[in-house]
Amino acid sequence: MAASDHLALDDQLCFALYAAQRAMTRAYAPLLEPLGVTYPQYLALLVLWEADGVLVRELGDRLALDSGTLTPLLKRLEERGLVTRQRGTDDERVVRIHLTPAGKALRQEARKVPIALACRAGFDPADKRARAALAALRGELRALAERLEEPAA
Amino acid sequence: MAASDHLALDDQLCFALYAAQRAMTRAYAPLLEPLGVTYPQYLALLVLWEADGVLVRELGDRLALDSGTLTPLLKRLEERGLVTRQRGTDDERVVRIHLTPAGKALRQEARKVPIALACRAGFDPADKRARAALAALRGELRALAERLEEPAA
DNA sequence: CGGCATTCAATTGTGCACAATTGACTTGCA
DNA sequence: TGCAAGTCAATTGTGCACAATTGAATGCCG
Repeated sequence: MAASDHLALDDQLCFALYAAQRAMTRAYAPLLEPLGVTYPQYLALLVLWEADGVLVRELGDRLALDSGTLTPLLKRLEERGLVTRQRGTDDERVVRIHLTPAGKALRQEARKVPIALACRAGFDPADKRARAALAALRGELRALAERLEEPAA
Repeated sequence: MAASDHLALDDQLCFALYAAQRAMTRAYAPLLEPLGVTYPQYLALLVLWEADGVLVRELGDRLALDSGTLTPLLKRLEERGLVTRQRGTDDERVVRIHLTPAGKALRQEARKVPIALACRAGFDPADKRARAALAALRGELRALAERLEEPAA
């Protein structure tokens, strides 16, 4: 038996990534529960808080999600009264997403979320070295994602 | 407006993790397609190739998945003729998963998958430094996941 | 001007994740 | 011994992800 042909679960970067991502989402859940939004909905709101009035397509570019995921997600945010969805007037193919007053107000509630999570992850936001380590990890993950998406098709 | 209160999408480690994980899964898809299994099914097979005959609970411990996810996943693997599921005889609560000959044989097909993926991610398997960097990243992700799961409940 | 390719969001269908519950089975302890 | 607590896999219901298709709207090119 080929004991070492790189098929050991614990050797897989992919599994470490998979497990860490799910642990992260689970860690966010109790912090987002008071806001009444899910983790992907929270990501969409992060984009909207930076750029209110974006198109569904632009949101999709930013989050690497397609309309198959975003359309129902945005409908749920609309049902909760956090955003509005309206067809473009000049270009009737597009749909523009705007924050409602409630959606804008939710940003204040959300400010404590990243701090609470950093705390839970054992990062001291005041520690310069910890912040640098976090930024380095983030950079490595971004570089990895870019390399994975790039080649061929 | 508080321009810098840590709510910028690109500052979020969580988003880098989320995006990288999905990029990874998408990168695996074309490699797993010839095997006829999905990415989570592949992870379950990695466990089974290491430890044939494990219980559903043990598989769940290993992958951090519950029966709500594993039961249907394993039923699909059973339908494809890769595993069998049978109630324990001594303890009738548990279900034991065994690889079929086809399931065992698939391991040979799978051996090229991690190599192909490493290649796609721009890692040279022969480069000692690249392997060390990969191991370091894996370790950081594991440590992060552990810190996120640990505290309170 | 006409028509063909392209760009959009929406829809359809499959397969995870995960919380919560269910119900069978086992264990431990009074 | 009996029963209460705990352990299992399965089920139910919600919400992503994503491939593939649809159909409307736009842009381009002759």
